[in-house]
Amino acid sequence: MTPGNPPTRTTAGAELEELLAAPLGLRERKKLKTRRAIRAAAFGLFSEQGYEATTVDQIAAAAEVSPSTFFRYFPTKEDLVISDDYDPLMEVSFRSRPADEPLIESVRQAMIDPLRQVLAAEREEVLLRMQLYREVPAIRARALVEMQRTGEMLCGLLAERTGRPADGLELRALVAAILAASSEAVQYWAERGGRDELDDLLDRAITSLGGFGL
Amino acid sequence: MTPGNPPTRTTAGAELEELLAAPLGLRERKKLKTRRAIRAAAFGLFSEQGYEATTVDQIAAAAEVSPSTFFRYFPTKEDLVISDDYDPLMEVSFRSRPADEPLIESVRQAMIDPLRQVLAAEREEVLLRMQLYREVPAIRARALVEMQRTGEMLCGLLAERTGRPADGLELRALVAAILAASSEAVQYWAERGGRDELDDLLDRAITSLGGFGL
DNA sequence: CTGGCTTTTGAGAGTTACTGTCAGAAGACA
DNA sequence: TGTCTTCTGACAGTAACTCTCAAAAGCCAG
Repeated sequence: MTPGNPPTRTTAGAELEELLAAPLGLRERKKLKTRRAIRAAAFGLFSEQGYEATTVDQIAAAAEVSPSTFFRYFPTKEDLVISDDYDPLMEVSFRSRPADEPLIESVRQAMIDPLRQVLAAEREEVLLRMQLYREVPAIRARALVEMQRTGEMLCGLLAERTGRPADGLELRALVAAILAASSEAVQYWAERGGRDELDDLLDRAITSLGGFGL
Repeated sequence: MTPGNPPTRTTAGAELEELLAAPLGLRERKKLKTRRAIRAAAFGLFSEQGYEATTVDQIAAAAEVSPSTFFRYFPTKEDLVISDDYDPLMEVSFRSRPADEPLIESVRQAMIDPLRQVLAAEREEVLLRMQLYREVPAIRARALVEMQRTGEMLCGLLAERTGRPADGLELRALVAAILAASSEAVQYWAERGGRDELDDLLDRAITSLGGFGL
């Protein structure tokens, strides 16, 4: 599909390419630019008129590309908001933890680590995305499905480390629960405008699983 | 924006009407019949050709109503699969639990109670729905959003009983986690063809939250 | 720097899930 | 039976995709 140039990479959600500043061909650079142009145009329109009131045609026009091109870069309008490469970062982070660390600590770090990175770089955008998540059902729906995918990956990682079966009920339930609780923490954080320390919120959320208050 | 159903009854997922066998007028009986006809036609087509390959027009034709009428009964194609009145049943069940029962036990029972009812009455349909849930992203997405709504309700109930704030992080995280774990249990059950005891699976799923295996 | 090769783009036509409107059919009720 | 309300179907419209195809543009010899 993409055998042409020397350093071809995944075209999917790869925006950290620019950081590498590798000798990308003109073509690749242009694609990156187009991708960013579309995203920028879209978020601009979203905050002006709202997500649902903004049509793909409008976005395409604002980004000065054709509607067809829009769909080549983002398979759906939702992907515009959803797509990120959090999962691979999380995997890397998890694998980098010492094998004898308490499992929950590894997971917690694996989640918070890339989160901190992303937050440092694009805090405002994250807040905006979370706002869309809160307000737009379609976005929420897609994000939740993505979270399930993340869950499957996490199950794989934990299975590897604990030796338990990745599709065993216990592991699946545990992972789903942690993700759900963490997601609440992030949401809570965003709802309050990002004023709290995400670290603490995550801690509180995860801790509350154990103690049932009874 | 159609969560409200002010004066008239919920037209959404109200199928237990028939159980009441109340002296419904001809009109109401007809509506019920139409509703069931559409659902039946739809599920028939779904299992023949799959969900996505089945168009609303086909369903309408098979049910012998106009497409307009279809959308009057089900606001979206997904609602056909999703809509149920599990939440109110759950609420009733929870409120019927003794106030001094351990909280987690009340929640567990509140979840499993209506589940058993539904399962006894329409086990096959539940399995079919779960299959769609597994296979069709759009369905999964919608179901997850509904689960969040359920979560909000549960938060309200728990807040009432414990005196904690319903929108506090701890409560929200806990509820989200329990629901996520339970959902995994139900999925697991469905994946294995409903051969296991759902009770046991739910127990295992919820229990696994506490023990982290560490 | 030129010409052939590959990838990207835009144009256009088609499908499907919806939404809104309106006139006519059909229960409800006096 | 006649009026009043609700339900239904036909129709027109929108928006998110999907597919196809030819032209444009980056790429890579020679």
